[in-house]
Amino acid sequence: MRSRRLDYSESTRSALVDSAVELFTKRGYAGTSLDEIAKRARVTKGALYHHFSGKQALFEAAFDAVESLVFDRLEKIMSGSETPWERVLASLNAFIKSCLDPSYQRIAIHEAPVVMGWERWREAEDRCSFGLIKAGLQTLIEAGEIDDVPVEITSRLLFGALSSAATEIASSADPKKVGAQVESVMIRLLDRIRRPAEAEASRGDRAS
Amino acid sequence: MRSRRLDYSESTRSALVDSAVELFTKRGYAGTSLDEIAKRARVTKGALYHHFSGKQALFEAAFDAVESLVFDRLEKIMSGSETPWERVLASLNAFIKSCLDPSYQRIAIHEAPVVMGWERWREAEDRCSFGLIKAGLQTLIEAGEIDDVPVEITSRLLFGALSSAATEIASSADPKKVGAQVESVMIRLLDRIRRPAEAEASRGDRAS
DNA sequence: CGGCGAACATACCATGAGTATGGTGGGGTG
DNA sequence: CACCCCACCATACTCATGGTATGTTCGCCG
Repeated sequence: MRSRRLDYSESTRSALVDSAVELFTKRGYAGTSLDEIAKRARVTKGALYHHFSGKQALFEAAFDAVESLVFDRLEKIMSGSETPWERVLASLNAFIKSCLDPSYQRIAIHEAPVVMGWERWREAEDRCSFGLIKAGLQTLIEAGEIDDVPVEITSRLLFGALSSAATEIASSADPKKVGAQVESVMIRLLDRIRRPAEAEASRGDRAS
Repeated sequence: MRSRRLDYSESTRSALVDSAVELFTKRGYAGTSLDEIAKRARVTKGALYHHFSGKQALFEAAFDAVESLVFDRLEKIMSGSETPWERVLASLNAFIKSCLDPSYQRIAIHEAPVVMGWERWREAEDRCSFGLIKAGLQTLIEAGEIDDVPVEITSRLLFGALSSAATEIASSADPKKVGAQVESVMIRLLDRIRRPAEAEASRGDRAS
């Protein structure tokens, strides 16, 4: 029998995280006070410091929240049953869409490296969206779809490119259009490092 | 006749900027107090607030300082007399080298978007290193060296990829080696979108 | 040479992160 | 069923730091 107290506790905790995600997204880490976060969650700083060791810890909880959303979406796609090439294309599309979420942008992409420190951020990303990109690239290489590029470096380049482009997309006047452009350029780039000689098995999807 | 007072003033101002660059690089923007910066420049906060309107303004001065170093270096290369393709390759190499500078990394690449706000950072970058990358790409397209990709988006992707990779390089155990890998992958990517049919004029530089 | 104002120094205030301590009710124990 | 304990949270502080207001010096100009 789950305790009633635990329900309450869990509820206030998630309320704090939700509040943090919202305010960090709107005003950034430095521009948001703990009192504001607590007030929005209808508690006081005492409750906050009971659940989290400090502002950084709360930020990391908010980071985990927005990151897990993207991760779940991408993981579902990556474990799909299509060909590796299709899976990667679908993931690319999904990742670009995810980057349009203001919370993911500001918290996970922009502020996290600064607030958490680059080292911690890198470790976290290795287990999340970056890890999936790397895995996707690895799959493509193993399937012989693309050239045998260094996985670690190349996925780092891809991730950086996409993250950077994401901001461009989100802050543009016409996100849909710019998003499509980015996807187009990325596909062209990927298609370029694709091995034309091998990979006869997946020839069917070369529409253009 | 230049006034003696102006010399003094200029000297303390640059001392403050130097101090800011050093401390922001080591401990980051949030982790550095104005008293520290002033103390290191052997003045007090009063002098600091006489020259700069606040902490952000001082950061932007530090940003300009580290950015202009990179800009000057790249601009010299870009205005060289080799072929467009060679110029871009040389710039690529120089940019990767520049990214190894801890100050440029932390101040210009990582913290600037957060501290100055992404909008301001973007404007500043348009006039600096990013602007040069865009110009270089534009040159290549106009020279018919590579495909006619959307300049704005593609250079954004390239810049993001390189910035991201820069951190990876700098924090790796063997920066030289990883840097060479990045350069190699980038060249491969660029070479892939290179137009093999046209651009007969610059065929001579295809040594490899 | 008098004093004006730029170039600083000093003293102060306000905000917000973190801490120390007090209180309350759910739930386990005898 | 009574009791009390502790998780859970509130209140009241401290302290560091960005920013401000005011005082002080000294190079230059009339």
